[in-house]
Amino acid sequence: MSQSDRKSRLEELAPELLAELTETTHERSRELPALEGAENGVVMRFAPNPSGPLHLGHARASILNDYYVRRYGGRYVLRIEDTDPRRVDPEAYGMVQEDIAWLGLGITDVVYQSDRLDIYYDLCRKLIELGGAYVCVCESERFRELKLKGKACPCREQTVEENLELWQQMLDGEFYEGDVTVRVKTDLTHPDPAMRDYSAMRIVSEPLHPRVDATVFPLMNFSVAVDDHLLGITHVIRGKDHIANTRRQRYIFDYFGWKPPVYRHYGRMGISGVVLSTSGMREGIESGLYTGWDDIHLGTLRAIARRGIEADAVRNAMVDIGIGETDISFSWENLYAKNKELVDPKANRYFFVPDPVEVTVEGAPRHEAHAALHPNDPARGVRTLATAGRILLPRADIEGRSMVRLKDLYNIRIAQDGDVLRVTYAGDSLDEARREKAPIIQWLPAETKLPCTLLRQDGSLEGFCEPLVAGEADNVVQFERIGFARIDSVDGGRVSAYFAHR
RNA sequence: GCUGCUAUAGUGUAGGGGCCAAUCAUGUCGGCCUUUCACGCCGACGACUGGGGUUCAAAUCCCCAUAGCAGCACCA
Repeated sequence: MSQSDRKSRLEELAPELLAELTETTHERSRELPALEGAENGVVMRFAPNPSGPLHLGHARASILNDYYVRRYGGRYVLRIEDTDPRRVDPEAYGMVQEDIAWLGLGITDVVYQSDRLDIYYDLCRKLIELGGAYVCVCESERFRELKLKGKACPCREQTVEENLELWQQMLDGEFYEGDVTVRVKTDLTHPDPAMRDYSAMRIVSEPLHPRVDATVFPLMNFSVAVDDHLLGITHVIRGKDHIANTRRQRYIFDYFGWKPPVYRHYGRMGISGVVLSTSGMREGIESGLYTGWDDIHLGTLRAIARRGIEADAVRNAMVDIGIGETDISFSWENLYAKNKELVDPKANRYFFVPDPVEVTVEGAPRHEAHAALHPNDPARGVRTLATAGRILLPRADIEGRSMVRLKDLYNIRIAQDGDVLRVTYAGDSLDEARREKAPIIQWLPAETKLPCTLLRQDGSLEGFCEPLVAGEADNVVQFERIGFARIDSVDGGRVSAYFAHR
C-alpha cells in the first residue's frame, strides 16, 4: 500500500488519527546513538585552543558534546588549551567566550590550562618516578630516525634519579628551547610509529605566554590526559584526527592507574566555500583581503552569524550530521534549510530593488499599496507604499517583458522605444495579470526609498529598499523574491544587508 | 613507507542477518495554494564502492581489492 493509499484508508477508518500521522512525520529531532555508561550523567568537555575565534569545525565538536550533556545531564567543562605560547592569541580568549555564548552551550565549568602548569609539573615528576617517562636530550631529528627504526636513544637508559635531576634543571631554566624534552616511555617496537615514546613536556622561551610566566609547557597528550582524569571527564567526543592521541593518552592513564573516559571519534568534515585556517584568516585580515574575523568569506561563527544564520540552525545541522565515523562534506544547503525553518516565520517581508530603473508610469492613478509584513501573520500589519507614478523597478525583471504586475499595486505595460522605456498603466486586475502570465515583481516609490547594499559572498548588489527596513537593524528580513538577509547596519540613511540564503 | 579508521541517493542521515525492490531531511523537477521564484500541501527523481565468501537468507558478518581520511611534531 502506498503512503497516499494508507492515508486515505486511515481517513476512512480513523479520521481522528490523521492529524497525528502528519504531525509525527514532520517535526522530530534526530536521536543520536546512546553513550555507553552515561545513564547516571556525564562530564564532558570542549577544549579549544585560543588561537582565534571559533569556526564551524569547533561548532561540531562543541555542539555534539553539548547535546550529550543536555541529554544525560551532568557537567560541561570549557577547557582552554593554551599550552603553546606560539599558538595563543590573547584576543582569542574573549572571542572564544563570545562564540560560546552565541552558540548557547551549557558550559558549567571553565578551566585554563595555563593556570595548571604546577599540576602538570607535579604529575610529570611522578610519571618519571614511576619509570614512565625520561628526559631526552637528543636532537629531535636524531630521535626521529631512531624511532622509525624502533631503536632507543641513550637517554632512555637513564635512571630515575638522573631523569629527576634533568627535569629539575629543565624547570630551573638550565636548558634552552629545543635542547630537551620529556618523553613518555611507550613501546619502541610498537607497529604504529606514532605511538613510540612521544613527548610530554618541552621548553618554549619565545614568545612569552600572555597569561603566565613560564618556559616549560606540557604537550597536549600529557595535559589532556591529566586534565581529563583530574576533571573527571567521563566521555569525550572529538574528531578522528585524535584517534592516535587517544591511544597515546592511554599510556598515561595506565601508568597512573587511572580509568580513561569513553571516547567517540567522528569523521572528518570537509567544509568548502569558506576560509577556515587560522593562519589563512589572519593573513587575509592583515593584508586587507578580509574585513575582519567576521568577514563573510570566512568560516568563523561570527561570520555566519553576520550572514543571518542562527545558532540553533548550526546546532540542528550539527546534530543532524551526528557522530558518524565517515568522512563527510559539510552542506551549506542543509544549513540554510535549517536556518530558513527558524527564520522564515520571524522575518518581515520587504521590497529590495537591485540595479534599479526609475520610470514614470503613464496614466497611473495615485495609489497607496498595502503589503503584509508577513503573509502568514496578518496581525503584524502592513507596510504602506504610496506612489503617484514615479517608481523604481529591478532592471533584470523587466528586461524583455511587455507586461508585469507590481506586487500589491497594479499592472504595467512596458514598451522599448529605442533606448527609452515607455511604461504605461495597465489596470488593477490581478486576474488579467495572471491571464497574461505577467510576473509579479517588487518595486519602490521613487520618492520613498533607502539606498541599500546587499552584500553576498560573490559580490554585492546595489539598490534601494523600503524605509521601514531602517528599523530592522540586526534582524533577518526577507527581501521578496530575492531571499533572506540580515540587516547589518543602517548608517546615515544607508542600509547595509548581508545575504543569508534564498 | 608504516599504523589505523571509514565506505547507503547530489548532500546529510536511519537501518548492525529475514519486517529493506532500504528511513527521514535536504536538493532538483512537476503540480496545487498564493498579489514573493517565500511558506504550506501533493507527487516524481535519486543510493547499499567492486569482487569473493559464510548462511536457507547479507546493505547488515568475514576476506580481498579500490577509494577517502587521519596519525607517524619538542601543534592542538
